Amino acid sequence: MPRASPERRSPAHPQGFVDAVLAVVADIPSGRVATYGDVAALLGSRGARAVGQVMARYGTDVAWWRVIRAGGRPPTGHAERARPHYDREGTPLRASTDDDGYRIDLAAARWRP
DNA sequence: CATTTGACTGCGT
DNA sequence: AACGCAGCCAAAT
Repeated sequence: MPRASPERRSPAHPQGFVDAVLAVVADIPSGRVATYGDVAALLGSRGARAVGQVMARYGTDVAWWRVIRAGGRPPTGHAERARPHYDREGTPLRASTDDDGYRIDLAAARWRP
């Protein structure tokens, strides 16, 4: 066989990375969240940033607020827009003195497929 | 085809 | 705790 080991990447979807990301996001239940890294991992990738890139460009039609940062903080530059969604979905939040004003309780809200 | 970009992450200082 | 830095990945230019 050609290559003897580099199974670092497992592109489940050769060119459908975008669709794959959107599909995963669509699977996150209301009131729950997943980190960018989580979404990437579900696709067999470690590209948390790549996921963020997809969300920025194609995430407008999905529940983008359910994809957050590893620290339990909402998407950069979207804390204010995301908040009402969490409130409406009953997502576990925690008070914070950060600029975002709040922080998601990742331990309680993290979605696990 | 090479470089840049970014809604990221973890570790060190 | 705040800040910087290097590593990573796919899409866009």
